[in-house]
Amino acid sequence: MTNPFFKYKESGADADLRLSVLSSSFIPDSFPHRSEQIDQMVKILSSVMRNSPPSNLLLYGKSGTGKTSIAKKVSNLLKEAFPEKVKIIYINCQLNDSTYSVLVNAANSIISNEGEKIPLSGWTVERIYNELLRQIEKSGSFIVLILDEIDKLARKNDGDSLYIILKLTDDSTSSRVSFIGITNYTSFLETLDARVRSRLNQESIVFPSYNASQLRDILQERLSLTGLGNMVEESAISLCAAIGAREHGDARKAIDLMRISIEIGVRDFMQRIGEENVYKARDNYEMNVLRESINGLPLHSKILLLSAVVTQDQDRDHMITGEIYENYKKICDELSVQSLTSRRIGDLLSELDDQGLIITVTKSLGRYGRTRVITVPDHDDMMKKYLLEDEVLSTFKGIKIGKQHRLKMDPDDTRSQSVSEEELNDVLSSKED
DNA sequence: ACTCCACAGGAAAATTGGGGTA
DNA sequence: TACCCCAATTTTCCTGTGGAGT
Repeated sequence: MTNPFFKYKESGADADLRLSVLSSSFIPDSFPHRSEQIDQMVKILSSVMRNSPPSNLLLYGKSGTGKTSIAKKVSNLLKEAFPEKVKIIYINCQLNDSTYSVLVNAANSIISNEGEKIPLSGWTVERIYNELLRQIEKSGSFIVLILDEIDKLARKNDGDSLYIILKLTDDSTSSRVSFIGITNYTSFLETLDARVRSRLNQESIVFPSYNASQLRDILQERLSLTGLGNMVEESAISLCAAIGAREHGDARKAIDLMRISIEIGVRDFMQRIGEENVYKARDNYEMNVLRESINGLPLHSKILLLSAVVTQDQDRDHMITGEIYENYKKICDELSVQSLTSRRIGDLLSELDDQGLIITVTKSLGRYGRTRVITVPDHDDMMKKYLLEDEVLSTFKGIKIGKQHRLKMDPDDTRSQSVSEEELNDVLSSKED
């Protein structure tokens, strides 16, 4: 028999390589519709030429507007121009959301000798701070510290974390440390206290959302880099752009969709990529997002979400905190996992809500107390499937839902517990911002 | 007008677990 | 090894609350 993989080898491997241009980690050389922001950034950072440290800088804009890519690109160019003079440190504050881990990561990226690296726990914050300071002085370079998703850090400890880190500028004797903060939230500054705000907001650059035609330009430019441009129909590009534009002008999403569309097409040996590929890609994309966010959940959040899913399947009228908690405990029993307290579960429910995995609406049920009414968005059982992929949850067989509460209401009653579609849409649209 | 449910969510204490020091 | 320091997580304790029922 002829090797069935050969046809994939011919058509696929090469395309995969070229598609890396469409991956989210790829940083292109040019950024259409962003020359203004780049110029501004270059101007501010160029002060190192005059041996004076750049002002601190804050980049605003929704996700997929190019903040991170451009910050990385411009700072790399700076380093390229002044390799001896400049050190760039990039830290994602979503992954490193404490004073401690930011300082450790910053220090460790300056320390070149493996053996001298600071352990990920154990030291006092003060000690790391001083060590970082020492390393900065020792290096003699300008340090540009990029804090991506800086809002995640600001929420910690009343903003003390950020205050301590920003103090590096003052405490380094030659004051050679500058910060570039990146955030999705325009109102971010208002949430900070004055001492942090004035330090951070010396300069700011706004990254407006892209519109559909700008997204089309971006897609076309990227496609030309892949060399696959002539394969993709104009209408497919427009559709990707339109979907990205609807999603607050998100270039990342538009580019991801383009990539997945092509991947799907290549896999099916299609010569042309059309709109139908994009629609498939969109479904695929959304399922992947769901799967990844579920995979990344801590164990108890997974069990809690499973409890919500199972409860909704069997007993739509009792989707309130107390009921979900009772069923959560049953599942914990079945899985031989020690359950958490209801207080903690309350916080986990809020987190799941923030991540969009469930929708909660705080409601007062009068005599029956004040609680959150919970809805699991419909994903055709995909949520349950992804949850059961977890090693611990995979042994889950099912639980009997017992009615704990006396909340059953008249189904005609508009005050019934289950959230109507209309209410759901209200909540969803109000959360979009 | 008043009561009282079933929580929400703030504050602080307790626990856990990594690492340092003697 | 025993003991200390620290951050993160979780529990304990608590006060607050919207509105159906009385």
